[in-house]
Amino acid sequence: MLAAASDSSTTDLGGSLAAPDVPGILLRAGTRFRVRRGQRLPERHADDLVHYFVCDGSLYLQNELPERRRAIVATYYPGEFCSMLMAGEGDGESLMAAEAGTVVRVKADTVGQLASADPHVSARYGRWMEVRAARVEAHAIVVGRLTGEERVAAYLVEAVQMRGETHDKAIQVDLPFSREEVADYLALNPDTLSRFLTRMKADGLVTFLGHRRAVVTDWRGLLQRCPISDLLLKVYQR
Amino acid sequence: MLAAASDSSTTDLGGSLAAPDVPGILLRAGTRFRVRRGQRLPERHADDLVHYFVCDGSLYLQNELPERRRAIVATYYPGEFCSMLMAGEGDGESLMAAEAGTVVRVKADTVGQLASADPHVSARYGRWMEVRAARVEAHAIVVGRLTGEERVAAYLVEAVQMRGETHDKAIQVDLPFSREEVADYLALNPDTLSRFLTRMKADGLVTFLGHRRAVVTDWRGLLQRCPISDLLLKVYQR
DNA sequence: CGTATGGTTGACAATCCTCAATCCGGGTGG
DNA sequence: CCACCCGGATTGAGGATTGTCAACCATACG
Repeated sequence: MLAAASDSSTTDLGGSLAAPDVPGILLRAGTRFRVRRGQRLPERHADDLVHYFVCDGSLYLQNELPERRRAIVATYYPGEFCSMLMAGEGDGESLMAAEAGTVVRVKADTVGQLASADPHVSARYGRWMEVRAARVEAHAIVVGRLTGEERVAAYLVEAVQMRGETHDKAIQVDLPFSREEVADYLALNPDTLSRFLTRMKADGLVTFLGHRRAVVTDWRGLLQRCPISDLLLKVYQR
Repeated sequence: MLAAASDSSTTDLGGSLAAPDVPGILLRAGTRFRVRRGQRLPERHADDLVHYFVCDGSLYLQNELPERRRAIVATYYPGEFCSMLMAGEGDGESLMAAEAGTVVRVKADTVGQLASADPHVSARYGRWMEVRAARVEAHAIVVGRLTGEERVAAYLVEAVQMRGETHDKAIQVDLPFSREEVADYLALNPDTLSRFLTRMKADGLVTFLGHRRAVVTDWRGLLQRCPISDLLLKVYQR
């Protein structure tokens, strides 16, 4: 989203006019490497706090609580930047790869220096933090105030927005998450999630090709099942 | 939090060394006025998108859903900056005054111009967005993965951190929220919240002086009832 | 001191979770 | 190419937690 166009309804901090290649600047300052599914991305590399830029695949931020509870707080898609800002591994937080992909690791200090040297970088960084905050706010609404089925619909809306491909009248999405991960993202348990999915299959909203490839057969209906779909469409954009 | 010291464990974007009076710069660029309890702060003033700086009292960001559901997503305390970043009033979002106080309204464009002109402002803005994102992440964990009683403990921890006053061995807090607001903040309903509060009173953790003044009589015990108290202590700091 | 708003409490209903059994898909080896 | 196997996914029965609605109580105001 560092790479995305700015939304006209918000402040752009003056940085988006004739902006240089901000992501490129950051990427050249880091090291690229591959990650595999389930890999943990440490918050430090050789004593330095690091940030990660997603090139390919997707990452998520999780928080492990006592009694085998886990919260997945946010998902990061290609073009987006992620880091554990204030919480650390000591608080049970960790950044995980949801699937195989490539990321660029950049030292947090380097990002800070680039930002203070270049107002474009700084503006983009602030802007991305805004998007990130807005997404987590939406996510808090999802897990806090939506019913189980509404949450599942919300997840599918997000997934379609970020990864959907239109194949003649239907939309296909490769879900980056296993059922257990989706459940922890939606603050449901996997069994309950499964029940809602079968109900939605029966209602003709969605089908599956295998376990991870969803086929949305009624996009309109899906949007109607989620009370905050408008908000989600705003904050989740490629 | 624009006014707060930076946390050594995170990036400071190079802006906090010998920083000028960033809040002052922003405050002088806006207009100060009083708000009363329950007042709605519009996202625009004379067609311009605006941000609000909290001088006194507290604000909250709410999202109204169908069927009388409401989510309170974040609370903003004195010294903090708030705005509806990506969502708007059209999405059911609004910024509300939790209690009487004073705020400064600044045009979003002005903030953007100040930020692009002054790297200190920009850095502080980015930094505050980080804090804000981290708080909402913690809040998503609270409403998503904690039990009812754990959520109530989490709220009291936050309130004590931001507004607690130590009065010989006990900590007193003026809660900015009514029971209904606390409930919507914690994604509980008011009746259930009340039950947990009476249970915690019975357990000797907290007492009340009237409806809004809480007296925490067992701080240690309170922290133990909330699985993410360490995280909350980090992200909620005056 | 009386009234109104908001808070508390009880009985019951709905939702979601737990645990166990079963099923299926994706991989491996024959 | 097919049979097998393993891990993840689904399903069912029952229990726990939280929500709903109505009555009652207390606090904050006038």
